[in-house]
Amino acid sequence: MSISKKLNMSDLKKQQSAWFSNQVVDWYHLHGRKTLPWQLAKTPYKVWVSEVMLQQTQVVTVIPYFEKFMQSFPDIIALANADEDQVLHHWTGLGYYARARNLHKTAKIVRDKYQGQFPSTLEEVMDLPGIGRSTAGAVLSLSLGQHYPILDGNVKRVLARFFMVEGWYGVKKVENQLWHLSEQLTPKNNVTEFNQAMMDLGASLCSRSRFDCEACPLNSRCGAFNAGKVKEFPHSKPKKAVPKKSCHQLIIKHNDKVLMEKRPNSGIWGGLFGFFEFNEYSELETFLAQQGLKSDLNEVAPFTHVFSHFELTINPHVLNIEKAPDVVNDKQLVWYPLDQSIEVGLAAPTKKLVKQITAIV
DNA sequence: AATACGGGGAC
DNA sequence: GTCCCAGTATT
Repeated sequence: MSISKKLNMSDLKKQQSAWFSNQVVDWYHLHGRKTLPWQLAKTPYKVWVSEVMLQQTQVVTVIPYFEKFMQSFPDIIALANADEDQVLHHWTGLGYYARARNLHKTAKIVRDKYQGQFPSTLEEVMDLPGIGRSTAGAVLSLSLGQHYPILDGNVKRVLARFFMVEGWYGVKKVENQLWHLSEQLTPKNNVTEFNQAMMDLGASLCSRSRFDCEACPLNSRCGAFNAGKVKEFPHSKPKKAVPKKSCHQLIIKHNDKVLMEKRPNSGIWGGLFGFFEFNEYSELETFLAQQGLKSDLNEVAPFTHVFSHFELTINPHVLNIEKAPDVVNDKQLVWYPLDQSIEVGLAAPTKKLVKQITAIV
């Protein structure tokens, strides 16, 4: 009895799985996206860059960044040979800047260790900086048709709704359940179409708030839909208070240039150029005294920049100086022209301040 | 397992 | 204002 029951269960699972993937693949041929910039003349390089940009950033935001990135770095060798600052420049405004530094690192590894050919086994790909299981699966399945599951935010949402998965998927146990489901459902045939379709479904018909279950190819067997609980899945992240921080930034200005320093790779805005930053105003004053600079400052209105994990109020202070120290050969310091004519990475608030200073002048 | 890491868009 | 998006690395 137990054996036949197991077989039945297994058959049932297979049947359900086949139904699911067929529905999804059929839907892809009718409604899936096939002409995104990284889907035309598809290569592992393009798919990889797009996947990394798409980690935590939505398609519409990514498209212009991707286009410009491909113009400047048409292949992985061009990317590997570029300066890190130039790569970060192309990331300005995208956020999560470690992604750009890891992208550059990986390009150099592929150039030096793999003769410029993107590796094609899951282990090798996952071993590259900035690539985890989902991104590795996406690159290998979307560009080479290899049979690997993916699990990004879109796939998580579709699966959490269809199977009414309880719990927030930031919890390891929940994420493991979702991975297991993705493994079970990913078909051996048409894996490229299936994975692309799952992401498209999650981004369109099965989006967080603007879902359209009537048009969904999975609605007849979707748990959340049939229970009238689509809004409740996936369960949302538990709330917690956002810490508030503040800092003072010193903008040293000489004619039409401002002095910036390269920030350390660890921490916020790693590897980007920015103004001198201090936790306390007294530290800024000490710095001015040490440098023999006058404390004849022009104040700029403070403003708050919001992150997902804290709020930062920036108090900018402008110091106009007449004689500029020469920092041409200093890798950590740069006189940044207000016309933004050099290619280094800037954080969004830094860019905003540059524009503001330019307008005042 | 928990935390760090951006920025923007939808509502 | 609140929520959360095509995740990964570090601790």
